[in-house]
Amino acid sequence: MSKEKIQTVCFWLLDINYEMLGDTPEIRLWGISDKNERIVVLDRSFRPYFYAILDKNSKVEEVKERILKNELVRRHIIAIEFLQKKFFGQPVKVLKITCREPPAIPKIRDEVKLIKGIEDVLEADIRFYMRYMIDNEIFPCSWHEVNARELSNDKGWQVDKVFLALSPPKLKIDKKKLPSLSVYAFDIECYNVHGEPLAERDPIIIISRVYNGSDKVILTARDKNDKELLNNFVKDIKRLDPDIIVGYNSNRFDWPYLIERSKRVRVKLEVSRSNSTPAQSVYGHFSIVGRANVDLYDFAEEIYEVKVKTLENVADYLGVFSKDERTKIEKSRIYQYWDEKEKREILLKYSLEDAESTYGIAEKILPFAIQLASIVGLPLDQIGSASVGYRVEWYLMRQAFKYGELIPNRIEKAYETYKGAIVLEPKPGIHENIAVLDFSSMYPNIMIKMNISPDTYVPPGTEVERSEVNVAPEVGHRFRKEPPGLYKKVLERLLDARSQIRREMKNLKPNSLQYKLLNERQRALKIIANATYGYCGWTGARWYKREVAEATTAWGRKLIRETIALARKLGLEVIYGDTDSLFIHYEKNKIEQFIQLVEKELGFDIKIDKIYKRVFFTEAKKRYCGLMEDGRIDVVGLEAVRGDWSELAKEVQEKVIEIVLKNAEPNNAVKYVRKVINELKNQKIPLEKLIIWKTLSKKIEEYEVDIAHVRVAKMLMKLGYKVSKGEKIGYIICKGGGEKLSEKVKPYILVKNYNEVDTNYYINKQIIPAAMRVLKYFGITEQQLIKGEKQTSILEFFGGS
DNA sequence: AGGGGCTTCAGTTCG
DNA sequence: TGCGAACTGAAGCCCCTC
Repeated sequence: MSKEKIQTVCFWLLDINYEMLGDTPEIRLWGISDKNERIVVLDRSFRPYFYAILDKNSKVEEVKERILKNELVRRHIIAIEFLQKKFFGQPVKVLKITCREPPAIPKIRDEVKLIKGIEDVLEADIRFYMRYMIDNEIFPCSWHEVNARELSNDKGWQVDKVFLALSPPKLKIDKKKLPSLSVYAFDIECYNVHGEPLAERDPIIIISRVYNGSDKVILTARDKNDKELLNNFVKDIKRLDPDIIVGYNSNRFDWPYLIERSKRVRVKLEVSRSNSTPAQSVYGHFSIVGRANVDLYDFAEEIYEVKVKTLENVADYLGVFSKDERTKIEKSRIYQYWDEKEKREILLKYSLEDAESTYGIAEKILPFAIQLASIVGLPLDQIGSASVGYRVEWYLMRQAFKYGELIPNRIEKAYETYKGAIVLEPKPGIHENIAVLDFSSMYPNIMIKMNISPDTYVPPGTEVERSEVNVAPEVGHRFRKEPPGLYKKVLERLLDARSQIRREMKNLKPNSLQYKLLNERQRALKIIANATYGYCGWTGARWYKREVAEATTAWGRKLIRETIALARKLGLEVIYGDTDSLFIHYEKNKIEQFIQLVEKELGFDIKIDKIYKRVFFTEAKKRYCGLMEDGRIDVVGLEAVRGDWSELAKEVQEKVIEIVLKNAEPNNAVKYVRKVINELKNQKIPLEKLIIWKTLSKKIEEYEVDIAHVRVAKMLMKLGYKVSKGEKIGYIICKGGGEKLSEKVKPYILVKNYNEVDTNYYINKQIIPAAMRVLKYFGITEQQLIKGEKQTSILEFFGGS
């Protein structure tokens, strides 16, 4: 029974997929209506297509005939349409070939590609639902309006209403408020008596979940039987019907594990809104139809301040769940807590805290993820797992469609290096009252101003009037001034949208919901704009052109050089600079004059980013620290902010920096370092602070040299732990072993006794270098740090001890 | 054999 | 599965001296 009434439905798009309905593809738009109903809008009007570029001399009708002569192709084709398009800015003749069903596209493309008169096929590798969204300008996490007829929900989908679209939905650009979204955060614990849990062998014992913040439940297995647990999990999700499901590392661990367990114990993991099970999809994520399955780990990876990205560390950093308040259980002993009745309560608490942390992280991250998805145009469940390059690319593809530009194929090109930015030699030591000035969005603005783009590039040999092109310094690449290129149009759009939002924000209260929403949006816009330069120099990019990246950095170098020259002209001393920033002695009037001069002479905006009361440079580039007016300290590049130094060394350096910058009393720093060395000798420093973390950045077999963390990884593997590429390995340097450092390492989890620790290593290779990095500029010697407080008599100095 | 000096490998950060 | 510039420690190698 179908209800005939035609209505206008307004909905926020949460998820999209398609299914074949006989030989008709049906697009399904899952969303939330403005009446807060969960709905699905079906569109059966769209068909897949791709383009075939015609050779210069080929005749349209002849090529068409040749295409239709192919039996297989003819059976699948609905229409062939001749069109004029642009490819890299040049007019091209193409055939738009529309087919019946998406799965047939790869076959048809391969056949058509071989036909005489056809140079290449384009846009045949765009997934069907993405094609649909691009062509109809439909955006995830955005509001749309559609004329539709309500259908009966005869497939039993978990929605309030089912609609059939009478025409594609239209984006409602002015409606920005978010619908009320329900969020389900979960975490699983597995029985791990054999070490690393294996889904083929070890049951899931606990699933904890937090729904919309306050609703918390711990589901448990019956001893080691998880069939009922899995059934309860499915029931729980179905009952609550969340819009968004979040986990931490859930795409790599929880979902594959849940899927395998369900298969083993014969439970249907029907957690979607269409009664289907989670399926692995693009970028390795698991898709749950009708909902958004978001793995927060993907976003945590982008928080570079957190070096070891465990759930606890990320929750702690985001202020969601303090590390000190967490229930602590050694991962490898989880099974013991399960088996021993009196300990089980602790494990349940621990597990729920994981779910609570996950929920808390979701609250911090989802607002940004939602804005990113709505700008880039990738569905919410994919945006996190898509790399920076792909995010930029999807945005570009959307824009290219709007401008009638064909989307280039993805072709892996040979890697070529090119020159990057300039970094100035710093003047070592302490400087007082320093302003840091920087160009805002320097590369995007250069690309806009010079119209740098693959489609405006003029290759050598092409004759063009000098007045019609911008010529890059040093490298000589030429770019047409007109018409505006793809990068220019895209970047202008991003930067304009961002300024507009920032203007709107000025009229809002900073703690209002709307303000926060807009703030996340402007952040997302900035990130995409700033990533565009990196994208254009990436050999995997569809719009890769080395000359584009090379010209951009060349103009960047010229700009910063000319800016330095202007500063000197005004008598300002430049202390340091990196890429788009300059450190200059702060003289209010002169700096204001300078900012105006740069704007007038060079046509770029430069602004004061911060003012340091005091700043300290070593002779190394990219390494300094500074004290701001409000007492905060910035540490840049030094050991204290690096993830591959022990916490002990980092703390020492941090403190030394503080003493030196705030009190300018290096002798106090010396006393402090001596104190720490003594504490270490007396085994007073917690072992955790001695752990050194390094990323296993390749497969173990691929390493050419014997190196500490690889050796540790091998030890862990012998103990039954799974160690994979990309993982952080934590180890402690111990006594004994051989001469080489790599022969003295132990996985930190195995170090129980302080007597094992090679304290000399931590003194000589961690504490002292970290402290000396700063202190040597104040005439302090290593000896002063090592020797006890009372001595340094000449006698002892020569006599040795 | 052992140490100095240099290069290479590897990891990490800056902008 | 965004870029190049830059730094640093440890391993590995060559060469010299003994």
